[in-house]
Amino acid sequence: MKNGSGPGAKERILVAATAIAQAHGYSGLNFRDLAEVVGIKAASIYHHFASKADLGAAVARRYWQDSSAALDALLAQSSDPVDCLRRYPGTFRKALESDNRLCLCSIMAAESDDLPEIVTKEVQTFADVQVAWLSKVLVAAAMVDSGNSEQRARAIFAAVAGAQLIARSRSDISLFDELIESYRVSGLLPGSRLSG
Amino acid sequence: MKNGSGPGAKERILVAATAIAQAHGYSGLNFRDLAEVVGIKAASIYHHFASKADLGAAVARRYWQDSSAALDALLAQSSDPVDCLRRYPGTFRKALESDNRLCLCSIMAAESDDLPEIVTKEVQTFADVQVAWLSKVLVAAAMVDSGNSEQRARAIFAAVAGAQLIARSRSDISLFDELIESYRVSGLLPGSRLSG
DNA sequence: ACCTGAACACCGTTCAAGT
DNA sequence: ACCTGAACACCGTTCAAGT
Repeated sequence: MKNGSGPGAKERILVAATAIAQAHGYSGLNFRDLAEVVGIKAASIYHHFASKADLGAAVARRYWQDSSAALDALLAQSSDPVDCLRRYPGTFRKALESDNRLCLCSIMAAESDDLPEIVTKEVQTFADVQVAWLSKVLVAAAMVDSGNSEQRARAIFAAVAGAQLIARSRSDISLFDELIESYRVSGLLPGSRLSG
Repeated sequence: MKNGSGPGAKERILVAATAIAQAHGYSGLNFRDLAEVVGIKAASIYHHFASKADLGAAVARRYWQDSSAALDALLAQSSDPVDCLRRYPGTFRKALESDNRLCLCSIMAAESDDLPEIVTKEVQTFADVQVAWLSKVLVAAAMVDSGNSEQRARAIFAAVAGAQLIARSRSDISLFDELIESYRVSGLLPGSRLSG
């Protein structure tokens, strides 16, 4: 940090904007409310980000970078790939735990018709990161033939995102847990008791 | 119809509002653009709907009623429940085929923090209708124990909604087809070749 | 470098007035 | 019954001007 008073305005804008976007989407992210949270005026945000599109892209970029680091940490924490897969849905559960928020990528995916191209690009990178990680771990877990790993990875990613969306619409985390358990029972995810 | 000039203004508002909401969500639905599509002025909409919340609720109500009728038609068309389940994802595919639109319920689910309560209620009814139909057909197909049918129905609904969301964010219908096929391979949906 | 006042365009809503 | 122009309060966004 530059001084003793905590993170700078740019960083605080990024953090606050992420939280707002996860709850209300890109279109629901407005500079007056955001500025108020940060403690500056709306116009001041433009000193740090050239436009709303620029801010949105920065928020989405930071989001996939953080999510990528979290997945790597999961892998470092447990060398067992089946265990990693079992814990994967937990990364989506955390958003629901935090004021019933949605994955930034999911809420922005729903807005894709109204997203600036530079934001869309970062949202797609988020999906790419998730699928690449799942694909790698699925192969390590010997859950699929290596030729099918990416297809299965995409299926898991889409299904977990769907579970989060549905659970959020009911403000019901236990519904998310129930849906994940159903994915395990059906064989999409490795089983919760015996290794898949 | 009242006269020879086609559906009335109220009906045209409902149809146009549904199309806009499926592309841009409830928050992206505005009376000025909507009125222009219908060919009247924004203020005239208030002659047919008391408020935006009222219009949103009417749109969502009509949407689940239509979807319910479509599912019943599917069931009437084919008496084989496994065949019905196989064709279920097609009802979601149709929205993507129509200008890459999303299920109204999914896009509104993503907006759930900002939805008037009377709209939320109708969105949840949509999910209830889908789950009830799937549950009934799963039992008829003997794919699950009757005690688990609703849980499995919810899983299928969430996974298909997720597939639609992800495919739309890439504007890629073939990705939707691929995801559905993966759900079949993994056992979540009945297989595409042999009966499940 | 960092911030802001003031303006602009837009949106949901209302209402008196039209036919 | 059905529609509209005009207005109101409000909000997202921008930029020239401040320190």
